Amino acid sequence: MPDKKQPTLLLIDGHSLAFRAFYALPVDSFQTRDGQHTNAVHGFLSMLLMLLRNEQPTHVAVAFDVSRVSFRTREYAEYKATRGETPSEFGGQIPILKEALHTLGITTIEKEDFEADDILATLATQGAGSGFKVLVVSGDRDTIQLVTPQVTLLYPSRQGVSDLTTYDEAKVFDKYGIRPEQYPEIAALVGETSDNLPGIPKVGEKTALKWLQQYGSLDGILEHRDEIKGVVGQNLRDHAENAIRNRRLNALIRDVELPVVPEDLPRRPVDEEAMRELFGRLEFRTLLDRVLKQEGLDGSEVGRAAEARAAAEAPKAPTALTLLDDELEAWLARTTAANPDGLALQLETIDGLPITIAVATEDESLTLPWSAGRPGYAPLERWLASDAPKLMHGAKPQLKALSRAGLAFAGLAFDCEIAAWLVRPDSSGDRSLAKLVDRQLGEQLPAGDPNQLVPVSDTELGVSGEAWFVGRLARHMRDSLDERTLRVLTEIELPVLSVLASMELTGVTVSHTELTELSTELTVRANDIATEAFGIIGREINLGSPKQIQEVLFDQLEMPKTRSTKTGYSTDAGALADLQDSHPHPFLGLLLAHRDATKLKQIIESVDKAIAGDHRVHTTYVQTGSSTGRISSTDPNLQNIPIRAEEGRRIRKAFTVGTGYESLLTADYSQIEMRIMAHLSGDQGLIDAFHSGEDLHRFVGSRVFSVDPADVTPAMRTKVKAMSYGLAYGLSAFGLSKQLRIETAEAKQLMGDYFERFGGVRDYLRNVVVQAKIDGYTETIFGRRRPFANLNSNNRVLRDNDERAALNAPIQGSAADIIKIAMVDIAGDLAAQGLASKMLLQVHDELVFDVAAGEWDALSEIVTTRMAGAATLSVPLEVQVGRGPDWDSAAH
DNA sequence: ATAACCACGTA
DNA sequence: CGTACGTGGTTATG
Repeated sequence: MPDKKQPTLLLIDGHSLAFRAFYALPVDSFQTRDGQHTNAVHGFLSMLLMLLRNEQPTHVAVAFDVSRVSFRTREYAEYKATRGETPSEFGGQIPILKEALHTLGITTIEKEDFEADDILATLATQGAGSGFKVLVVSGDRDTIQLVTPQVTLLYPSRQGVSDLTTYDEAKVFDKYGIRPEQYPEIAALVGETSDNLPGIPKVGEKTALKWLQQYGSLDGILEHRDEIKGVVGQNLRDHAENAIRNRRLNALIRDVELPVVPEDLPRRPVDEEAMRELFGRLEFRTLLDRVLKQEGLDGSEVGRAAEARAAAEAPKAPTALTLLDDELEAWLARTTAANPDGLALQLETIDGLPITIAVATEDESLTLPWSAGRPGYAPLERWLASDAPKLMHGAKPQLKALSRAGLAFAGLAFDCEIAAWLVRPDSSGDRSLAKLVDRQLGEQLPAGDPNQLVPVSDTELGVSGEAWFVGRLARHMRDSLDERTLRVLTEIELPVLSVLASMELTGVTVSHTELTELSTELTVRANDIATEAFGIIGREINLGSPKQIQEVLFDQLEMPKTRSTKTGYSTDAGALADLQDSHPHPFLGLLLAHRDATKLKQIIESVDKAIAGDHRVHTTYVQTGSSTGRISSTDPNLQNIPIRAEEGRRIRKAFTVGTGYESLLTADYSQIEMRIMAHLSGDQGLIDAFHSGEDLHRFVGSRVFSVDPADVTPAMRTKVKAMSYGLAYGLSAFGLSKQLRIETAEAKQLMGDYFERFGGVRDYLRNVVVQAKIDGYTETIFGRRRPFANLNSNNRVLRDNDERAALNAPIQGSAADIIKIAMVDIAGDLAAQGLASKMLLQVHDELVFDVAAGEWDALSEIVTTRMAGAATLSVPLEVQVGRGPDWDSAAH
């Protein structure tokens, strides 16, 4: 026996174990937030980790069935034919399981026409032959035949997957009184119900074993079949072909041609990055910790050593140069000429002002500590202001810092963060420089020293090193972008990024006094309402607690249960309105009024807190904040300021024209999404509607209900309006009925009538999904893509969700493209004409401006022309403009 | 302290 | 059982 420890080969039947896990764990408790079932994956991985820890295998493989068809079904069509449909919640988990295994460095194998167990049999035989200790894990009893002194079977108990029974030769003999290779002979005689292989009638394990002991083998038994007495003897003679067929089918194939041999299956290192991403998506927190711990990746010695190795292997950033005056001028001139695609630019900022400015090429990096007015920096200032292309990552805050420092900027040619978002516009993705460098270049940014109290930058690289990475990353990413995405980046996103930066810097004036007055009023009202409500229910509760509200409604007042939520029953506005219908009660109205008042107070509070020293609120626009192409707004969110209720509009009153300006101008697209729908669908009826000059919903209503436009009642108009808007969201008849509070049948009828008249819309929507299923993504008019992963999923919830989002993405996304283009054009005109008016807010289909004295005519002309002309569709884009001293007054 | 959930404001 | 967001409160969990 050689000194070296014997290698252990772990072989697992993926399908059978995952299936066991599926039934062992409650499917409902293992679901991600978006509805992906994960119980089989979780159970399988849990078992796997246990095996890896306990058995310490050196080599691992997991085999899967390709389909339910194999040479066995060709030979005997009824093989496994009685097995029910695989539950749809299970099938979708297999690809995820495979992905998870790959991140864990484990090979998966499958082979057309063979079952997973044949693959196990082949590898087990080969492994045993070349000196491995082999462990086979399978839930199929046929694998008992594989057991030898070198091969052990681990068979899951009935309860689940974590409890495995070890079958070696002794255990097999203990349990069945036979040698492992005899097991299939017993099984052949007895038959296997689950495989739909009938055996010899009336012959069970006992009889089969007795015969086997007596005659030695199945062949022996069959030779002596005439000697066996009684009914079973007769049955044996009558059904011998069953046993022969069963024996043929239950023999596992030990020489399947595979692309690998056991020696090819050593455990590879865990792909921590990919695993974290996947486990995060699957919401496997404890499993993630288990893997990290077990694999020594949790900051332990082993993990740190690996990180250090990775860092050492990565290319090193060049040393930073510091140049001034003529030398700086010359360097910038030379490198700009030598790098027509651009130089990387990265700023270090403190309190929104530049501290260090770094410029990098592929092999050089220049760093200048910034201090205003140093004459030696003039060449850099000129370069920043020039059109010389700049490659950046997260440019917006940096451009703002430059602007604050009084530095002009132009020539933004790439932003890695934006590019990464265009490729994967998920809300969740981490698009930090470190992450992208890791994912795109496969290199690790040296991590900052966590012990350092005030880190110089996020990494120990410093800005100069970061700039160098930004440049390499930008070039790499740009080369990998498809043409249309690159165009969206350079023609829409990068130009609008600068516009957004100025809008944030400008801010919008908000009256603290107005807000305070309103807030005080609302506080009084909320208190009054609460007091009255407490009087009615006879006790004081927290009206902001859905849980306590539920106690009042469903226990104390014994109202009927509403729609159920994860933690109880809904108390949202819709549910309360339903209750008010069926069980009118003063508490309900008071609760709604209280929610109204407190919600408004919240919004006022968040806006008020954000008023800066210049009396203006400077929101942050998150350019990568949506999956459709829209921009989102935070700190505070100025895109959800109330407008519908009269009360809420008072908040808009507090958004006023800025000091030194003459009024506010608001401009919004009317029905832009329906116009895009008309354009994309080419539906002649809808196109006519927009050319008719008639009110859209009146026009559509007249067609749907076959009446004169003049005879469209308000009820009819409401219905078609809801239908029209719902269309772009993938609305169902059920949802429509719910919203309009009409019968499902009537909603169905309405949808039918609608599509009868506007068939082009239906065809278009249908086609969007079909095309997205083929391409894997949708596209806007301007080529913005949004990928979808679950359009072909077996999981209905996931699939339906993606289908609705796919319906909506081209419409919402095209509208986002259009207003962004308009913003860029307007900003261009303002600059070109030297106007002092400022763009302040963007609320998806609306823009708000501070109008400088005497500029109303010029500005409204620019805004109207540019917004209407941002795209040429088969219907006109209509823009409504308003003027007033505050946002509310300006809105009409 | 952090995360999940609910509710609700906008387009 | 209608898309896209952000905020803030409560509650459960660490």
